[in-house]
Amino acid sequence: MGATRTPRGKWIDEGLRALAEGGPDAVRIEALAKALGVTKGGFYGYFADRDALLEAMLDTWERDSVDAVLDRVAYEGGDARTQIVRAGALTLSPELLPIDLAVRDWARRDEAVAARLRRVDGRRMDLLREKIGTFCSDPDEVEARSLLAFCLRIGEQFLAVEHGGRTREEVRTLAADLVLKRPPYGAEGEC
Amino acid sequence: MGATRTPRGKWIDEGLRALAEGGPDAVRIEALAKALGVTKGGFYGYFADRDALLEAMLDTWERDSVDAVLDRVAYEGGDARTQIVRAGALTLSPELLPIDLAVRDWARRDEAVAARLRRVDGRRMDLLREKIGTFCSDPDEVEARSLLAFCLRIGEQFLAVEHGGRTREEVRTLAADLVLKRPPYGAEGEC
DNA sequence: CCCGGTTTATACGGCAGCGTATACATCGGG
DNA sequence: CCCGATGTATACGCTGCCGTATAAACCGGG
Repeated sequence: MGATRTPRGKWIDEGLRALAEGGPDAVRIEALAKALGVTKGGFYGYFADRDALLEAMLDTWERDSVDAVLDRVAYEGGDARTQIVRAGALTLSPELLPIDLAVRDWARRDEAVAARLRRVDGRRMDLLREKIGTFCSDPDEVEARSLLAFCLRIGEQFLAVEHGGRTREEVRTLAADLVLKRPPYGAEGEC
Repeated sequence: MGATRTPRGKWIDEGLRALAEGGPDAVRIEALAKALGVTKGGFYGYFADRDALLEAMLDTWERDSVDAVLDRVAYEGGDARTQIVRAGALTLSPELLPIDLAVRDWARRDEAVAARLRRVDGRRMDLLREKIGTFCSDPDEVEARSLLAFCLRIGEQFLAVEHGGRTREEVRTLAADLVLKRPPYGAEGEC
């Protein structure tokens, strides 16, 4: 057998890096090759074309950012709020976050990507519903709080907002408390 | 004077349409020309180059989606929650929404666009702080609720989530109530 | 009705990326 | 140690786009 100098996985990793940095249009085979210190000569042995690489990148991303995260959260345990916060931190880790954001934007323009994101987000949302359901009984409110929690973590990434003396993390923590702890509907006693 | 068959504004409008549909990389001069039923011949009479068009597009967007919206909200009046909801509806109108989302993604990769988005989002956030401040006195909580309200409206656009029997709008309304309704004097009594 | 400025069509050279073809390098097994 | 499979370099044609140059078409005012 010959030597595998640049295995398939390297192309995928470098592709995800380019996707995170510049969006799907930045995933250019010749640019990846240059970044890998190689020419594109070997690329077409692993992938039929550029689209096949994009597909493989999404497969890898889905495994890393959902399967691995949900497994680990379930394994580590903790109370409902702890697991929610931990899932958020793992999903939006420094390496995974920019890929996630790039995929979200991409999904707005590509139905196949959108379908995949629906599967991914659906599983994340199910975790939120389950955990929030442990301390909130009204199904409508569970749904609303789950949406709020998800929107808070994703939306803040797309906002260009400053908070005076406070840091974003401080404000996010305050907001998360509103969503996950204090019942704004105190009198109705729904929570 | 000669005839203005394709005035400057047409290039900008078509550019914004392309931006909304395919992101900044999709704003290609020759493609815009074809969409306008014209060649690029006249383009360089209005703009030095592609970057000058992008700049002009952002100017137009900022005027339409902030100045015009804030003026109209102030003019039409109503109570705090009405004005918040109305500002959201005007800002995220069918024509403006996709541009807004495209700019947000663009800003992640271009510091000049990010600076502009900071200006834009800052003014929107100021409206939220002011209106929420009319029924919520704790400054930390005003900030947290403002962030939640903003994140809800932007974040939901990037989420691929379904809600069982409910529509997104129903769930969003429930969530908005959690964020904007003043909790009665309950245990924490912060509002 | 013709003139002059404005707008547009067309053609050009340049660059970057895709996918293919072909020859070379490299390594493990017989 | 040589063979063959695997991976790589290089070169090619093609397409799409940029920005420039030049000439033609257009229209309103004199």
